[in-house]
Amino acid sequence: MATIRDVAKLAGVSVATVSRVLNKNGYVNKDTEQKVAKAIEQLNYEPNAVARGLAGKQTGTIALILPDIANPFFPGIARGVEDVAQKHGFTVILCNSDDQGHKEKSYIEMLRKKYVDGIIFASNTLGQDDVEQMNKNNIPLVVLDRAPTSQSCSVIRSRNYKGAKLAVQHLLDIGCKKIAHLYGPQELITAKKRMLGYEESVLHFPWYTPSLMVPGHFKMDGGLAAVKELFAKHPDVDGIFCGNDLMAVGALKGLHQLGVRVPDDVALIGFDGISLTEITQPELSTIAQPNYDMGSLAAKVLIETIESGVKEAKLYELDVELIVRDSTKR
Amino acid sequence: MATIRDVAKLAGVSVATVSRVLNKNGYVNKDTEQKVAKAIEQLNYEPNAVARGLAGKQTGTIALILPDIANPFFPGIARGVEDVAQKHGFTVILCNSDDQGHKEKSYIEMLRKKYVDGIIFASNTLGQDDVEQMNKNNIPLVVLDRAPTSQSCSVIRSRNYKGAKLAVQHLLDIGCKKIAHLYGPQELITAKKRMLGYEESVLHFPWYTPSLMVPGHFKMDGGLAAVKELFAKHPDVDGIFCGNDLMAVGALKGLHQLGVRVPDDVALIGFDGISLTEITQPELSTIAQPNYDMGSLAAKVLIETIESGVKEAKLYELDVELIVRDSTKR
DNA sequence: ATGAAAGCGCTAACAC
DNA sequence: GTGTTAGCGCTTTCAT
Repeated sequence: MATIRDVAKLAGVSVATVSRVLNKNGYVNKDTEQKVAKAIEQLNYEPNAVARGLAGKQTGTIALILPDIANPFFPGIARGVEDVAQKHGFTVILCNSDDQGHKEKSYIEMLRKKYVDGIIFASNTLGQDDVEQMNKNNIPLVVLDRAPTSQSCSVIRSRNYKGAKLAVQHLLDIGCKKIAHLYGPQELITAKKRMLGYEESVLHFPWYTPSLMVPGHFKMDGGLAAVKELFAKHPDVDGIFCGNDLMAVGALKGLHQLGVRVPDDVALIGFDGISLTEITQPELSTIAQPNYDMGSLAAKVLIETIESGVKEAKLYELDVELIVRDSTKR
Repeated sequence: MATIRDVAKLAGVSVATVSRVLNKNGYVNKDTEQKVAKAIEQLNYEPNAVARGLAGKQTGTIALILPDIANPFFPGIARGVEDVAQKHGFTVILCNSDDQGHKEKSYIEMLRKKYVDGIIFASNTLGQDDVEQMNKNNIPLVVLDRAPTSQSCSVIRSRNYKGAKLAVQHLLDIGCKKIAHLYGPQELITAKKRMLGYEESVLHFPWYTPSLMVPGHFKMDGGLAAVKELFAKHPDVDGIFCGNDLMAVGALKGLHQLGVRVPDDVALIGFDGISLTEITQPELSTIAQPNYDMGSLAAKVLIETIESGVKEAKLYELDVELIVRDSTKR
């Protein structure tokens, strides 16, 4: 492979000049620029990204840390991130943290050593100390689905509270008389907000009681188990708002096993808008999050931060959308 | 951040010695090793990966190029790749090619500039010329689901032909009297082999006719459309082997719309073993590929090649498994 | 067993 | 406008 020196020699100029035309900075005569361009062309020269990285401390690489790419919630985000990264000439490193703090820390360590230009966190175990650490190391980060902190980092999330209210209102609208909620891990802000939205929507109804809220851990199995637990206590429930789609799918399975018909006996709605919801029978109503958009926005914000060098700590809230399908059609 | 020079100074040795203990190569006295270790500890020194990459031409990075991480077939593979990469201290760059040759080429270009140590291709548009190009550039690669070529690169795939025969045999075993096949794009070797397996299993039956094979493009919509086309011609079909699960899900939808009961009227089996198949009602029988394992094996083979420097071009065929669920239970 | 020094390929002061 | 040169932080001969 040709180096910048080869180009300089062939063009009869110095490496500095070549570097200038490469990076389009500094003054350079039109004519010499032409000569350099020709030399580059002739030698089929490609700048070496690693050398660039070492010299300039910028590698054109960002990392995406998420719990598990195999969880259907994340591929859409990943795709969004990668698309805009790619468009801006950045490359994306994928990291699966399994929501384990130590894995996350070791990734961060490794990424720092590799001079990644920035990190997107879609993981839930990122500690306050980690954020500080990154800030100290001056590496920009954007986090997904977390509360804004005092630290300087931008947050992207969707309107979970509003979405929950939308979901419950929809169930009320179609005539539900007793609505339950399957909720996720309360250390996740998303799960919390959704539960809050539910609670505040139903608190004033005479039928409301806290035992209408059952934990389902954001998982399919959890949803299945939860629905059984729920019906043992409240066989008269006629509407369920699930904190995420995975639990809704599990709930659907559970209801099926119990011989409860959806939507006739019980109307069911989830949250997230993953593609699984279009596959069940009946198809599931859901509150769709702009999954892909969250990823692409995160990348956009991060890359802007990287390229401008200005660290701002904004909060971006994306809108959610009620998608009505057969599971709530009466 | 401390550099190797700082460590050398503090330990009272030369940078060469520090480098030796870092890389555990060359001779170094036990005592000096201790001193160096202590200095490293004290300074909290971490070697700079970029500088290492520039000096040594090895970056500890591999790339995974696949059509689309949002396609449910790939996250499992990606997870498998990342897990073993991580275990070996490698980092994974994710690339979505959308099966477009030009995107793939531009990724390769970029990856080469970044000194990635190797590439895993799960993409279908990789040309023979690209492989040669990589070989010339001496960058190891492992490909998934492709025919072995004359070029030196290893291939990982699962037994598609055998899986197809397994599927058809299963349909025969449960008493199907007329079996159809929805097939995928014939430029994909996986689609081809599966069709071949079907054909050779049913060719000798009097009921067999080529119009029992209908294209479904490996997509959900395609499966849905295909099943309608199929039933227009062959309303007496009582078993369908779908070339992949996505089409099977679509087919299930289509059959539902046609008022055909599964499995009572028509038994349905897919191929791939993606998680969607556990979500439908009824759950879908399928031929499961060891998705995760294909990814982890690919990474293992690639990293071995990288670390040993020995390029072998082996073919690894992984076994598939018949998973019987309600869609073929009679 | 250890050190000096020449790169790896590029960027960016600084000088002209 | 262009060239010289000193890094970036590490690896790796080649001496000793």
